[in-house]
Amino acid sequence: MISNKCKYAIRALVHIANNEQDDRAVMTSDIAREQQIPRKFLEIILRELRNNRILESKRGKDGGFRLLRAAEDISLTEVMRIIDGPIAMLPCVSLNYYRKCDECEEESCEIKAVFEQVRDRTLDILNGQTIKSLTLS
Amino acid sequence: MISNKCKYAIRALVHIANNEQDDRAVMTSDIAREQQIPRKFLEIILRELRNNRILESKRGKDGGFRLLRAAEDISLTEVMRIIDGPIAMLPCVSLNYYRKCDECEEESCEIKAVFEQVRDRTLDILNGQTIKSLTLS
DNA sequence: ATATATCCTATCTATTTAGTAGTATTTATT
DNA sequence: AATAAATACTACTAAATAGATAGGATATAT
Repeated sequence: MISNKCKYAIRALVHIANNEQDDRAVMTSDIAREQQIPRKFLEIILRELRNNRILESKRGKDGGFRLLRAAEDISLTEVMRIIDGPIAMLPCVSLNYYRKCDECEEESCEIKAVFEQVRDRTLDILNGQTIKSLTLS
Repeated sequence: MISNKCKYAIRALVHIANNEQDDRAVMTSDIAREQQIPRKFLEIILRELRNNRILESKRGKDGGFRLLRAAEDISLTEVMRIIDGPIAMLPCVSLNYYRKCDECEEESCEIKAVFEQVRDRTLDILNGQTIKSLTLS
């Protein structure tokens, strides 16, 4: 399962992509209201996305958030990894958060082989998805 | 991520499948030692698998656990759902543990559509795997 | 009777999840 | 310069989950 936080992050980014016009930033409070996300929690999420170079922010009056890159250049996997960490179902098959099994010999591990397949088919789908592909237009 | 508990469950079942001979039951302590799983924790797991009709148990001397069905009739998904619950990445796309989203219209939800694909490709792989297919032989 | 296995109830600690509260800082406008 | 309005930051909290452990009850082969 992906976390609620991650679902919020995706919805917030899609909302920003749908509402960026001219170069006006989108405010946390607008996203919170329209997407029904707790405002203070959303603040934390947006800041985290900014720290990871998905968003840029502007403080003070008329402040808010904008995508740092084009929506088609932000993949779903990138967002999911920032917010939730590994996508794989086992640490020993994770590409970005690999950790060794202590109990099994990995070369001959049948369980590992299965979850490598799951990882590959999952990434086939998720890598192809971007914030752009999730917008209305 | 699947839990450690679930990985233990799978390894324990594969161990039982590999070590069932004649009609001798396999003891918790043997599995615990050979698979390096904490014994008391493993007891809970095996009992849970028994309560869900994956295993049968025999108490007392010469007691232990046996598969209730043939190893090729126990799918990986069945075990995973018993121990960890849903396999899908979102409650609203889970086949066995469905829960409605409260914030989005499901018919038009782009996020849901993506994670339905992930679910289908994941189940394509996991439904094809059984305790038998994970054994040595 | 006894040794040995599962069964059951209760408990525990650490981590993660999902937030909330309050203050500091920055910026546009007047 | 003052003010209003936005993000930035620090700290805290409650509930759930993960990953176990402890101890006694019960069943069974010998």
